[in-house]
Amino acid sequence: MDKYQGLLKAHNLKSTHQRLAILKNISDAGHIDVEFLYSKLLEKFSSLSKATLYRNINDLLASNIIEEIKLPELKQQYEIKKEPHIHLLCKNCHNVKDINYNLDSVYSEISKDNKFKIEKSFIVIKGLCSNCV
Amino acid sequence: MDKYQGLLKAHNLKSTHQRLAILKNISDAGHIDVEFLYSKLLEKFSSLSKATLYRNINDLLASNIIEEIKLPELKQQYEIKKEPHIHLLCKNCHNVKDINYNLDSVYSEISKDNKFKIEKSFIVIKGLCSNCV
DNA sequence: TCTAATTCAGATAATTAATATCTTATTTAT
DNA sequence: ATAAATAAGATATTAATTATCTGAATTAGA
Repeated sequence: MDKYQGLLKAHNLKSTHQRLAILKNISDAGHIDVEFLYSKLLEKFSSLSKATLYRNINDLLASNIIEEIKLPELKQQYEIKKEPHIHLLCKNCHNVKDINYNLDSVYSEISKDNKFKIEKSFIVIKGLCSNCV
Repeated sequence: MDKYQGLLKAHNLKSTHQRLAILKNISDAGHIDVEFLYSKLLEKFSSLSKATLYRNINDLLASNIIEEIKLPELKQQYEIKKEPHIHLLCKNCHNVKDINYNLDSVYSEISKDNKFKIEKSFIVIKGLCSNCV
């Protein structure tokens, strides 16, 4: 059974070929925007309607299977929902690397200083990756 | 002399009433999206064209007088360019507070661990502000 | 399996957002 | 005050996203 079929079923979404291909492509890319995702999908489903893609993106977002990532100067990106992480964005090759880094002490200090109840953080660090230095 | 006239002049941009009003409204709001900015501007310039607003936003971005901020689940926001800072976004009232916090040691560690040359970071922390707890 | 109910895909059409073009008006340096 | 340069407004155009409708695919149950 395909890796995503159970996930779709758990959210009462039918496992259509289109949906599975959308998830596979997002997963393979790590991060992807609508335009590029559409071009990849057309390779397999030459008749795929853009409306179908947008509809599915919205359905998958609503089910929290994927999430929107806003990266500076880039179009809206989508990724499979995973644990919170920091994005390292290379300004040259536009590759995005996900890293984990414990910021609990930072958060607790910020929370205390500003009387702000932290729920989630979005961190993008822009610069040059090792390949592009 | 208006506070922004010198800035515009330094970038060879004429100080039109529209431009000054755009800067004033962005500054007053702290962060603002195109739609709300347009509605605010219409109060003063009832005939302002949306094309003028978009054109000016792009001109001001190109001159680095304002910058784009991408906040999760919200439309593209604009703010007057200032020192790097962390955004605290309240998920309830959508207010955004700017804070400063020194993350140099975090950055140097991330940079070393990932062989990544850091240029700039974008940090948004979502949660509940003191008014909305 | 076969069938029926449900949901989805594809094809438009319709919105909405953003940009380009053109003419008139405003700004600014002299 | 005037002339050159640039910007504003109006409009058209393009791009992005969503809505609607009908036929097709999926899935649960017999």
